[in-house]
Amino acid sequence: MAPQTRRISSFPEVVIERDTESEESSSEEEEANVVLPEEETIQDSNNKGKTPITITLKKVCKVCKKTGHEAGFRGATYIDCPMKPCFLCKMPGHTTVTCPHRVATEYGIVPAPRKNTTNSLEFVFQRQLQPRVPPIKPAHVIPDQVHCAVIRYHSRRVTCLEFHPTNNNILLSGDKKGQLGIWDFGKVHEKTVYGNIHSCMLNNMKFNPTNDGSIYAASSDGTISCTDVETGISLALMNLNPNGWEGPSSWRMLYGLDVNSDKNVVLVADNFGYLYMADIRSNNIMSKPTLIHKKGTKVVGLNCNPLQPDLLLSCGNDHFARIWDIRRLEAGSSLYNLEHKRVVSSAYFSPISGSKILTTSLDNRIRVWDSIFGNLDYPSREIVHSHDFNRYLTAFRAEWDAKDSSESLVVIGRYISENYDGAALHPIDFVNVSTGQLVAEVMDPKITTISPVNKLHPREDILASGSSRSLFIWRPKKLDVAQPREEKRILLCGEVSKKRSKKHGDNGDDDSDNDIFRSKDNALKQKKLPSKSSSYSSRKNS
DNA sequence: ATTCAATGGACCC
DNA sequence: TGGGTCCCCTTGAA
Repeated sequence: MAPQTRRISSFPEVVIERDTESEESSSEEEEANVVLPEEETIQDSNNKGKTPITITLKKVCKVCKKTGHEAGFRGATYIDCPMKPCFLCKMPGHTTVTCPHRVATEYGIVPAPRKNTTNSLEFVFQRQLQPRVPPIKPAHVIPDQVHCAVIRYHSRRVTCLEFHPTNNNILLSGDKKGQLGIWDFGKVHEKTVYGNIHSCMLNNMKFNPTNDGSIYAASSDGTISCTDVETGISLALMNLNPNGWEGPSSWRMLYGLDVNSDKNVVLVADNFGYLYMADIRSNNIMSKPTLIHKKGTKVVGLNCNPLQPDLLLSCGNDHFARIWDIRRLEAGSSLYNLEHKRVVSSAYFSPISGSKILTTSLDNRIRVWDSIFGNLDYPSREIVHSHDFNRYLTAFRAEWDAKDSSESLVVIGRYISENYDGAALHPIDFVNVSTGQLVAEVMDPKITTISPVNKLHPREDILASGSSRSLFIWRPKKLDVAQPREEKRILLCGEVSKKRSKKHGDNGDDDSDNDIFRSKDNALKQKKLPSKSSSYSSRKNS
């Protein structure tokens, strides 16, 4: 015993890396080495024969494996690896923390034709010339009254959302497992889950324009379903894998889906680049599939023009969004090809006039084409925005606000987190795509997960979000009519408690115990947070 | 508290 | 064109 402990000091240390006079110097955190003493285990009587080892390690960055710095969370703030290009805008020479796009989101606006995204040196020098970026990013808006309803009934992550076309309180949700959820968020606890419609990922869905009681869905199981929302009775409109599983090279998955209301045709696209059409009334597949994207690549989005439904917008993994006239459809017959630097995860015509185009790409840019009648060679604007995570999460998609007559308001979830009073939160951003300005950020201190799936209500000031397996409905408690609608369309956020209480629904409950409709009582909220959050958890646990 | 795995695209050859 | 490998802020279960 005693000899052993004494031996520790005299025993030669096994040192990894260098630096032997570590003893006292290790207290300084800045650049000092991290010392991992093994003394406790060594002194343990069980390990009599073991030689005492002191391992001295230098800080090693987990990203670049170099020493002298460390990437990762420090508290709620993520420190980037300085050896890598900016995680947000992808340009070298700075990190996310100092990225000009993070300081002022409008900075991301690049008018076409692009200038300063092509040359990184020029980019860096431009920062020197323009060192004082005006701090126009709005402060977090914390209204005194908010609503946020939460429900969790999906067993896998949410992949898509759709509001009911006539019933204002119904939200439909699809998940990675293929389940279709129907939530009457007006009654909060009212929900239905249909689990046997699809066998895997439900990628996109759209209501039948001629019958708002039924919805079409495209799934990775290779089928289009048409489901009666009331009864859950579903029929398959198309099955691309009639012979079942014959290996990954032949298994076809359906991703993009839209309905041409003029022709009563459902359009879907698969993971091999092909477009299919099915007649709604006869349930027949029309014609043969057409290759609309690079062969073998996934077509993730389809969108029919609201005014001219024969105009089709598609996007996919071949880095293009493409415009088609479905009356003259054949491989290579696209009217325009909108080039992107990486995968295009969504592309939409503007909801009212149909003359703008909005795309989301994994190069961390939202792109806008102001007029389909103008020059489509370059986007009118590129807005830098963090949404490039492609693993484990549903792809982010910027979605129009159909209520905005100027067709400039867009919602999109944010991947990168913000240190918000000690909590790393992932806001949902409202962006004015005409100016690039970040109009609003929605977040709640108790929602610590990322919300990649977002949809704005077609008629009301309601935002629906899908975050992991949970669904959220956000709405302002009251609209300030005196304010111009463009200025503050949406009121947001919850209050922040420094002591982070539990996340929503992470205690394994499902359904009603998890449903939270909060801030009904403003007094409760304004007064003291602890009582509020405790009432929160007590409700959960009861 | 820590570990693990599911999983998709880029890039290399 | 295809297989192998790598990969910065995940999420939730073990």
